[in-house]
Amino acid sequence: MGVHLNKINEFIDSLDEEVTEALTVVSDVKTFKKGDYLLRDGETCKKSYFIQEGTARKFYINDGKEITTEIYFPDDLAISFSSYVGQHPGREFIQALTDIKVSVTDYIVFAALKTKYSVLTELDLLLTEHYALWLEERLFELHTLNATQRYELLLSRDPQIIKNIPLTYIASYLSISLETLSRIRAKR
Amino acid sequence: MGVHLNKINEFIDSLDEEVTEALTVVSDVKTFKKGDYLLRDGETCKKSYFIQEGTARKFYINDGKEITTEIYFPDDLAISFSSYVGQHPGREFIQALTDIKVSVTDYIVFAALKTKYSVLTELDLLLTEHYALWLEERLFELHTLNATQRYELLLSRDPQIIKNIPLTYIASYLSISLETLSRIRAKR
DNA sequence: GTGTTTATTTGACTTAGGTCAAATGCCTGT
DNA sequence: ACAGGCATTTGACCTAAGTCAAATAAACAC
Repeated sequence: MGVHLNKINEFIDSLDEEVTEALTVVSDVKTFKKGDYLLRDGETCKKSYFIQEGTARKFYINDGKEITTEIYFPDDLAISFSSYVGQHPGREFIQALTDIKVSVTDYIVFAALKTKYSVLTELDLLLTEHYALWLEERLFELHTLNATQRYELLLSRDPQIIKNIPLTYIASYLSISLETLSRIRAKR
Repeated sequence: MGVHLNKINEFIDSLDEEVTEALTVVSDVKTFKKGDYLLRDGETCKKSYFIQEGTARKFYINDGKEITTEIYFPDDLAISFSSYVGQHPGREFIQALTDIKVSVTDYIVFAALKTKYSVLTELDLLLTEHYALWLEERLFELHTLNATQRYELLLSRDPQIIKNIPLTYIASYLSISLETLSRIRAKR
């Protein structure tokens, strides 16, 4: 993961002035209040949100229960992937967990920019690869680690997560019930 | 899924003669015998394998047990994704389940071709998007469906899978123990 | 600050699916 | 056709984690 993120950063640093400038021009900085929805169930994800400040989450509802699938921190890119790449309505919500500041880029505008600067297709590829690697890793961890190990791993990667994020979201993100996670925590 | 696959096929059909020709030139048709390994644990995945005939699987070993993560049919592209994109040693095996015929393309050669024909970067992006969508779907199904539902879903998508693929691999692919899958089958 | 809502913990009980072991069925090579 | 080795089934038992319900604790609004 880390390796690939470095790749992405190096790649962005290597973009020439003109492309960087063009990207800045088409992106708007916006703010959302805690609890606000950036995207709802049934909508098409027409924008990407690059988180500058604050935290957010992505979730879907199954059987009346919210399943949190991703937790965003600064420098993360928040989109509902399937809705975004297919430009069709999706089942995911994106919600601010604190007041947040994001840089917003329109799908269509970015697509146009890719045809003008093909280096942006390479960037898109790197970002998509990064997401696929993240998904693979998540699948691997869910297969091979038990509830306690998944929680410990999350803590070791992101020690500050427990301070800021409500336990329900963390539990759901780890595919653990709230009660089980609470018991795991009681034992440390 | 289907939607995106159509996109990929349309895209490939729209490639111009020169690019298609160049792709053909750099790819070798090879055959493997049932049981042969196309890739092993600890090796770097330096080639992509486009399955033309037969079936194969990808797996890793955890705790001494084989976990099958993908089953390949004709027209599928077999790679160990993380090893391939990072060009570093990986933990996955790819193994022929029958005698197979594949079209083999070298990572480096394809990378070079992408710099020459940037339309191939777009193709790479589409393929990577497709893989990420597939991973998302898999994660979703593992979260929301129980063992029986996962098996029924697999059957409905791929009715011929039970005829050809040993049950152990199917069970592992569905994250079900062999015994539980056998009991599920006994009940229909 | 006080009451009200929301988050977290704790307890008692249930369950889907796993594990271990043995039996049976079914290929494959000679 | 038959022996030996895989593949699948069946049985008995176990366990990690889920569910439901009630008790605290923490956060928030007024």
